[in-house]
Amino acid sequence: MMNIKKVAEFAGVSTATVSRVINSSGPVSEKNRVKVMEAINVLEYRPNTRAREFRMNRSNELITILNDICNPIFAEAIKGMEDVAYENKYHLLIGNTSNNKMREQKYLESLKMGKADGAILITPRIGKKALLELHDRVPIVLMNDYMVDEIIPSVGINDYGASYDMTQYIIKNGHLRIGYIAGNQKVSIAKERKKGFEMALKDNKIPLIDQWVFQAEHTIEGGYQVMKKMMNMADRPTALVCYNDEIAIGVIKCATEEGIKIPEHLSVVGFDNINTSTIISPALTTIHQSAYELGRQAVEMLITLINGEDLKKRRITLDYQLKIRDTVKKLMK
Amino acid sequence: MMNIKKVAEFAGVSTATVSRVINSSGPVSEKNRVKVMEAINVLEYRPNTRAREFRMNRSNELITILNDICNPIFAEAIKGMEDVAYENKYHLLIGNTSNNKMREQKYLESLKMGKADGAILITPRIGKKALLELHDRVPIVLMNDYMVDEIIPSVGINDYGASYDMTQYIIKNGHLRIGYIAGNQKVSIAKERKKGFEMALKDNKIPLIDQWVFQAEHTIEGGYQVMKKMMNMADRPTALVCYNDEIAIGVIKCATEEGIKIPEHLSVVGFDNINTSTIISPALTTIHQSAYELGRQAVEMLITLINGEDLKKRRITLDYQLKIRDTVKKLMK
DNA sequence: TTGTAGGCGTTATCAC
DNA sequence: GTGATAACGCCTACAA
Repeated sequence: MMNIKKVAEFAGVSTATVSRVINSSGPVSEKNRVKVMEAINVLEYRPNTRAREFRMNRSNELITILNDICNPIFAEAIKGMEDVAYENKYHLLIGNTSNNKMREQKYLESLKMGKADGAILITPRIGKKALLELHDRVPIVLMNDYMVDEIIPSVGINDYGASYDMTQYIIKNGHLRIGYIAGNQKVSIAKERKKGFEMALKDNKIPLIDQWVFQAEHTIEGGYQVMKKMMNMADRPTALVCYNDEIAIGVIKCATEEGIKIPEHLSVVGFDNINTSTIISPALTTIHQSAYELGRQAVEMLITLINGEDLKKRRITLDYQLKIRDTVKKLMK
Repeated sequence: MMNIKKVAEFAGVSTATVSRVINSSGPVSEKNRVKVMEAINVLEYRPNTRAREFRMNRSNELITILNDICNPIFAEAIKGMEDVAYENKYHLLIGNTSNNKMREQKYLESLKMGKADGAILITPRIGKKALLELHDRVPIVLMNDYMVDEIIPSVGINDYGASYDMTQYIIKNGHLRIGYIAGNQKVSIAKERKKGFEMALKDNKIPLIDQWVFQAEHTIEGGYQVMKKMMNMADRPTALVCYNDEIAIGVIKCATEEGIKIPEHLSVVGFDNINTSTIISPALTTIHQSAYELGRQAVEMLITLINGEDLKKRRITLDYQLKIRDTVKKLMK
């Protein structure tokens, strides 16, 4: 195997000089620099990544631990992460948990063992205590989740506000009978979105009807099932706010099959603005957020942390946008 | 910093014994085993991943280099890869190139430097020569691409056959005026699919009309643009075979906007069976392939290679299925 | 500007 | 069953 020693011999210098040439880490005479470069070329020498990582005690790798890489919003976030990682000469590891707690634990464990220099955690299942302990050991940034006291750095949008605004928009369109399909309430953004919905109703003195508040898996199928159930109800809302676009799309799919016209018979809104939202018909009214940008910012924060620099903010909140399309009907008074 | 030496001291044994306990790599008396385990617990010792990787000269990491992680078909493939990697105690690195040649080169370079123990390459831009050279240095498996001589291991489906079958299906429905929207002809599966289309026409003695053969980006926008262009044509085909679902969806989107009814005025078919295909209306007739399974098999092959075992086959071809839905009209003779 | 040499934490060989 | 110890390849004081 080729190594720095052989290169040094070949070039007639010491390993220290070769190392200095490779890393531009110290003074080297032009003459020696050339000799070393030649030796490297002739011998086709490539520094051993693993020896380096070992010696420097850093892997130049980041890991993101998340539930489902196939969720388009996460896939986009990963793209953002990867772009910034690449720009900073980091590599990105994927820790896909498939919603499996055991698997998440394994990834967190290998993170603790120093597999990566830092991590982006998306909706982890671990408790606050364990999270804080992890935070003590290795740089982490939370995405789509945050600790109220902002101890652990995080990125996200104002989910509460966005949901509030969306509900407000529906109310302005004359709706008084509004239902909600919530996400998993263990996920903090799901809680926030639900709170935003509830608060908007409250501020407008519109009653919250318990039977019209559902919970669903964060998938098209999840929304489909809820709508199916709702078909059996004699008294239905005129509008339905959904935790995310997938759920909303499931609702629309089921409604269409059942002959319920959207938005004539039922208004539906989503959250996230995934690609499909513009493709279904009618096009879905939803909240746009840039998962890509969220991913970028998360890694930028993370690298700052790894470098031991100070964070300007421990919480980065990006903007969102109401995307008004065709799934909300304006009701006459 | 905690290390194996301190554990050994604490337990009153040698580092060799500690190592043997940790890795079950040799005989250890029960008494010593217990002492070592205790020491590990008390001292909260975790083996240093990087030292290990260095010593063993393997990273236990695989990398997949691909153009766009956000493409649902690739995201699914990655999920499959990650699952198998996880099952085999490997970690998966993502090398997203964003269609950037330079970036691809960088990833290939770090692969050569031993960053990962092996790689899954999806539609790389590198030539055959460079690919073979890479193949000599490090285990690789190709996905969605293959060398006709099967030197380099690969996974995929029979794209030629699938495209042929789909075209045949359209012909059986009475269509004689059939157009094609091709993908990037540098991508081998795009070539195969086009060939399948052409051969089906030929075998049925149906003329291939040059103006009806287009090329598009592999995106919704790409398909949209082609359809836009086709609107200006006086003489249009009655059916359009598309390289993939995204393109087909773009076509449908544009057609709908332009008042062209699908499939009444124009039949359209896709390829891949992405999620959205069942959501748009009308639901898209397409070819189903399991990208997830492709990803799984690719990594299984790769790990076999890394272990130095023999491959049963150098090319794995998975099945595909014609998904007949609502975008092809049966024409009366 | 250059070279010597120690050490990072682990595994694995070899002798006991 | 066990322990000393030599690698693995690199970087970086430190000395020259």
